[in-house]
Amino acid sequence: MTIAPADLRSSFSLPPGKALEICHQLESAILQHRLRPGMKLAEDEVGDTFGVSRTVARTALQALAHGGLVTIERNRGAFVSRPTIREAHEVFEARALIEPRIARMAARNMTKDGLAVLQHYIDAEHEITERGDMGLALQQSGAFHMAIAEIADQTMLTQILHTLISRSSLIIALYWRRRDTSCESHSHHALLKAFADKNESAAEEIMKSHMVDLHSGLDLVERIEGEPTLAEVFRKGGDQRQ
Amino acid sequence: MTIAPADLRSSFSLPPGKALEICHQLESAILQHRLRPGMKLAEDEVGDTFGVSRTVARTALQALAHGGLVTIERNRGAFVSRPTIREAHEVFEARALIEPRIARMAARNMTKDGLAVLQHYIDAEHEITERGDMGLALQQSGAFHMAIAEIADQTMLTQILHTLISRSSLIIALYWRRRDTSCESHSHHALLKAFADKNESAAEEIMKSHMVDLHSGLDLVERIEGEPTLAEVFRKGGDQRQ
DNA sequence: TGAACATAGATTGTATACGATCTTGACATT
DNA sequence: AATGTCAAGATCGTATACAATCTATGTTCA
Repeated sequence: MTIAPADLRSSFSLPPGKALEICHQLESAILQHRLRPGMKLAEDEVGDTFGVSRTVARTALQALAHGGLVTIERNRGAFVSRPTIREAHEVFEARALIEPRIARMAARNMTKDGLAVLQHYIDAEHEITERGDMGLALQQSGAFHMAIAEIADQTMLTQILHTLISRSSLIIALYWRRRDTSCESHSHHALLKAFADKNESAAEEIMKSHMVDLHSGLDLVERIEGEPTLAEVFRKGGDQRQ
Repeated sequence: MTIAPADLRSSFSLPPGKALEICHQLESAILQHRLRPGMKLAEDEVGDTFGVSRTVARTALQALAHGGLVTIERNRGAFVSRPTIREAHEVFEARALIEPRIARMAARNMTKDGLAVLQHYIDAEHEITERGDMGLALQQSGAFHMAIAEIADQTMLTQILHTLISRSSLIIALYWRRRDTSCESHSHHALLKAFADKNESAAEEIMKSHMVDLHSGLDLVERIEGEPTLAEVFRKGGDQRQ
C-alpha cells in the first residue's frame, strides 16, 4: 500500500490544534493536484468543509500561504498558488543548488534502515504510477526527496527543501510536458545504488543531473495549458512573465 | 543617517493589513536585539502595545513564527526563538552554500546603481558601529546581504536567505564572541571591490570565506551565557544539543 | 447601444466573548 | 520542611458578530 506522506513538521511554527490537520489535508490535496493552481479557497468554504469556524480555516490558509502553496490577496481571499514561469526556473535552480549537497550528506549518513525506507518509497511510487494515479505518484516522489533530506539530518536544509518541493508540485501541475515519469524513476534507482555504496560523489552527481532532468522536463515557454483564468491576468499588475 | 531596513516583502503571504506593520516592528526589534531570545510575547501584551485586538497580534506572531524568529508553544504562547547550537551550525552551513552563489549572480548583474546602494549600506553600518549601537549595526549588516541577494535578482534564494539571516541575528545575539566587527566590515569592502570589477569568481570566493569567518566567530560550545533557563531543558522534548 | 452609476450581495478584516488548558499560590498533610 | 492537592488567575484556542472592502447585477442617462 501507499506510505503516509512524510510528516512535514515545519519544526517550529506548527499551526495550533485543529488548523494543523486542515493544513495537512489541504496540502495533500494540492500536492496531489486534486486542488488545481488558481482555485479559490474561501474561508467559509474551508471552514464548513472541515467543520470548524472561519478563524481556524483562516489560520490554516495563512500557514499554507507562508509555505507558498497558497497565495492570499488582501480583501480577495486565498487561492492555490500559480507559480510564474520565472518562479519555476528559480525553484529548480535552487533545488539544483541544494539537493546535490543534501544527497552527499545523506550518502555519508546512510544506514540499512535508511535504505529500506527509500526502497519502500520507490516501490510505492512504482505501484501507484502503474495504477495511473499521477497526482499521488508525484506526491510520493516528493516524499522520496524529503526522506533523503531527513536522512541527511540537516533540519534547516530539509525545511527549505520542503517549501521548494511543494512549489515544484504546483509547477509540475502547470508546466509538465512528458507523459512518462519512468525517466525519473530511473534516477531514483540510480540514487539508491549510490547510497547503498555510500558513494558521496556519485550521489551528489546523480542528484544534480536528476535536477537538470526535472527542469528540462518542463515546458516553460510563454503558453500555459488549462484555463489561464481569462482576464484575471489583467486584474493585478500582471504576473511578471520573464 | 541610517537607511530604512530592506522592505522584507515575503513576496506572497504578506500578513493582512495591520498585522504587517506589527510584524515589521517586532522583526526590527528582534533583529536589533531589543527583544532578546527567550522573551515572552503574550498576545494581549502585543495587542495592547500596538493598539489592536488579540486577533491581529496573533496573526503577526504566527507570521513571525513561520519566519523562525518566534516560536509558538501550544497553550503556552509565543517567545523570541532561542536557536540551539546545532541550528546555529546548520544556519551558517546553509548560508555558506547559498550566499556564494548569490554573490556570483550579483556580480554578474551588478550596475552602478547597485554599487551605490551597497556602498550606502556599508557607510551607514560604519557610522552606526562607531556610535556603538551594535544591534542596529547588525541589522544593517543583514540588510547589506539582503541587498546583494536582491541585486542577484533571484526571488526564491532571496526569500530563503531572508529567513537564514533572521535566524543568524538570533544566533549572534546568543553566541557571538568577538567585540569588534571590524573584520566583517573588511569583508564587506572586499566584496564591494569584487562587485565593482564584476569579478564573479572573486565575489563567490570572498563571500564563501566571509561565511566561514562569521561561523568561526561564534562561540558554539556547550556553554551559553545568560540564564540557561535551568530545568527548562527538560520541559519540552529537549533542544537536541549536538 | 453603451457607459456610468448605484445598490445589494458576498467575502474578508477586525473585535469581542466564551471555553479549555496551563500556571501559580495557598493550604493541608505527612 | 517537603510534598501533594486544589482553587484562583492568567493565557491561549475557538466561535461568533460586526465593520470594511470588493464584486456583481441592474438601472439610468447620454
